[in-house]
Amino acid sequence: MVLKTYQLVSVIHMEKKRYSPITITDIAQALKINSSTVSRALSDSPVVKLSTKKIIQEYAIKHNYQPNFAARSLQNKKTFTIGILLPKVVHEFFGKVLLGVQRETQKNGYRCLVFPTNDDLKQEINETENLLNGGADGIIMCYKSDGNTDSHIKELIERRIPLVFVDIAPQNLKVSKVIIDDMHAGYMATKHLLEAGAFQIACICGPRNINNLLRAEGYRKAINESEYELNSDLIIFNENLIEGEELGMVNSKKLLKTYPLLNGVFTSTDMLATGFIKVAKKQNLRVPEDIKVIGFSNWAISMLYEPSISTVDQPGYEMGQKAAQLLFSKIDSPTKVRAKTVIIETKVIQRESSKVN
Amino acid sequence: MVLKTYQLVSVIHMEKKRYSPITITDIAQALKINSSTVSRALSDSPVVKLSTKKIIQEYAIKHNYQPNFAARSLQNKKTFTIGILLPKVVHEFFGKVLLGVQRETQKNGYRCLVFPTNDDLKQEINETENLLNGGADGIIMCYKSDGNTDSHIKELIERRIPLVFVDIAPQNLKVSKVIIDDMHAGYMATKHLLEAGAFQIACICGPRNINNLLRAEGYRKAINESEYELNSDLIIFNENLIEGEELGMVNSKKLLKTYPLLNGVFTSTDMLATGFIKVAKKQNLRVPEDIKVIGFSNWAISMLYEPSISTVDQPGYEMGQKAAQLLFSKIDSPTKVRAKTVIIETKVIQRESSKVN
DNA sequence: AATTTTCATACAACCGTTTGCTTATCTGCA
DNA sequence: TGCAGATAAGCAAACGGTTGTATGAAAATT
Repeated sequence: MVLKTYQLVSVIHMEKKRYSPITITDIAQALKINSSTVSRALSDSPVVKLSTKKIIQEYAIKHNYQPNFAARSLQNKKTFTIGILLPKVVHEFFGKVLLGVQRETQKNGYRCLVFPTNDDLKQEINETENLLNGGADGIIMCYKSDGNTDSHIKELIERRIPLVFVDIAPQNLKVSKVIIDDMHAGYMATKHLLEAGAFQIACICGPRNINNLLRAEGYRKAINESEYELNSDLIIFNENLIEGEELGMVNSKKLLKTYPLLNGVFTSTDMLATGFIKVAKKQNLRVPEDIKVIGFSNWAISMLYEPSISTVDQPGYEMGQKAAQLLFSKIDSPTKVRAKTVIIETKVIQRESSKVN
Repeated sequence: MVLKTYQLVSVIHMEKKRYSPITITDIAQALKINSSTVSRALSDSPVVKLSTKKIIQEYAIKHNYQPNFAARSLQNKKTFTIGILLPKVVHEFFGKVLLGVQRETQKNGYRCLVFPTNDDLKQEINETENLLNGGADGIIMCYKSDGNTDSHIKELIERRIPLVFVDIAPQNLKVSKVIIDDMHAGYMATKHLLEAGAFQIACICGPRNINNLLRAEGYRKAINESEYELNSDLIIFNENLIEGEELGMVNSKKLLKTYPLLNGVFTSTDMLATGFIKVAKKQNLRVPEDIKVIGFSNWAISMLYEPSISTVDQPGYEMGQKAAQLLFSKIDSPTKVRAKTVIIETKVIQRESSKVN
């Protein structure tokens, strides 16, 4: 019994020992100065006498004063926090977007909440919504609306919550977005293959989403502008593409069987390019001598693969950075900035897989 | 002049239109009920009569009430936010750690702030410190102390801020951590090569950090236990290894020149393995027939490469998840949980690069 | 010397929620 | 009928920081 009491006391003692940060009120009491003066001194207000300001600031530094985040948020109605929603984080492109956003965010004295949703946006947006209600000053999203989520996004817009889309954006809503010109990128990639000497060129894409459809459209345009004829059978979409997966390879195999004279391939991802090259090699086709390949996104693997793979650089970092800049311009003057679209330049990166023979 | 005034009015009007979320006070006024009762009703307290509770809850739902994050934080001294500091986010392993942490965090009703620091921890920790002062309830870190940062970490510990390390942790401090057994993993990888028939085995590592030193130690142990003799010249560290970089390849080339009979290589990353295989191929060595290779981490590239590369799976997601669980147990009972080390199992994944001839 | 102006600081309300305590109402029991 | 006890709601302070206004003292003006 005695022991138990002793233990209890001990626990209480430990609890009390928990670190409690110094507050403005603490400083005020210690220095016998009103807290309002302390507050103004710490924000370097000109109305506080220089000498007292110094005393206060020195005391604050000495005792490692840090303003309380919550109190500040409550008063200023600003959280100095933004949220970023993206389908994946273990992903070179989205990872770069995240990094770009975070860096820019930090530069502006804000913090960055991540919400990877693995494409299960609907549920995610619900959870997120709560958090964003006074939990963040703005949102960056890497999402297309899929019908289900449209109303959620509309609600965010109606509430005038600063919102910027990256990479993918709902098409039927007026929103700010930072995107690339997928069609132009597809066009340039295909043109690159044509210039490298390929003339029977296939286009292997992931699922039939906006981005891929546009990239394929660019392919179409490039072929149509060339002296060769467009064959729509050479455009293949792989729905339900799973990472490192076989579907693209199966379809690649079929393609090579049907079109043995194929000498160029544009794929909508670098992953698809590696899969295609694997298949081609197994059929004793040499890349780039027999068949030239260009991927998309400039992932690390495209550089490391054998042969190294030509690709279209999709500057995720820059896109994230720009998106954050756009967001902050909205946060700073919420009524002035209208929906704005920023298009980030892509460029073809030539590597071994599309070398001229 | 008249126009200007008009514009100003217009701007003010728009400002006022800004969405302002409904508060407990609003509900209280509308329903002519005291705000304390509203608060209790919304937290489903038993002291509020069922009928009034219903009225309040229905009104709240109808008007889409969401509690103010800052106010709650201020009152409860809890932010329901944790921070994660990691060297990179565009990184398969750290990305997985982040994902694991975030998922677990979300499950617990918390939010997750990211701070990628690109190994510039010192500056980062300063910025972060401010944010964490009432800005988060706990921290997860993927960092070793480097001498400079030791005092910062010590300070966090002294302040009793719940803290868990992942993957890398300061060695001389009592901290909670979730790690793998690097030595055992290196031991298993080397043993795998021995079992596959290799007997002159090299060990190519990244920089001389704890993890790599331990992996090399595991290699040593495996060789020593075997019937073959250990040759320390076969252990190579590559300081200042940059992603997708040449240093590893240069050293690999040297190694193959000095030891042409080499028939096995254990590398401390999958990246180093791809580099080594590239070099080996150029010297007309076949993998795995002439030389067997095993990497480390199980990155996507190890599966996609040609040949696919055997590796040691480093379960980042699981590590992140476990770290978050540990952190929450600390947050929930800050005085009870002592420094705890959790070791996550790794396992060898056999692929083409170490196939038995 | 009397008054105004300037300057520095203090006071107090507020942001939105929570919570201990008080008050008011109603039920049951003597 | 009177009073203890239970029940329900209200009051007010608190969390920490900010900011409009008031107050006091010193400096400048007439």
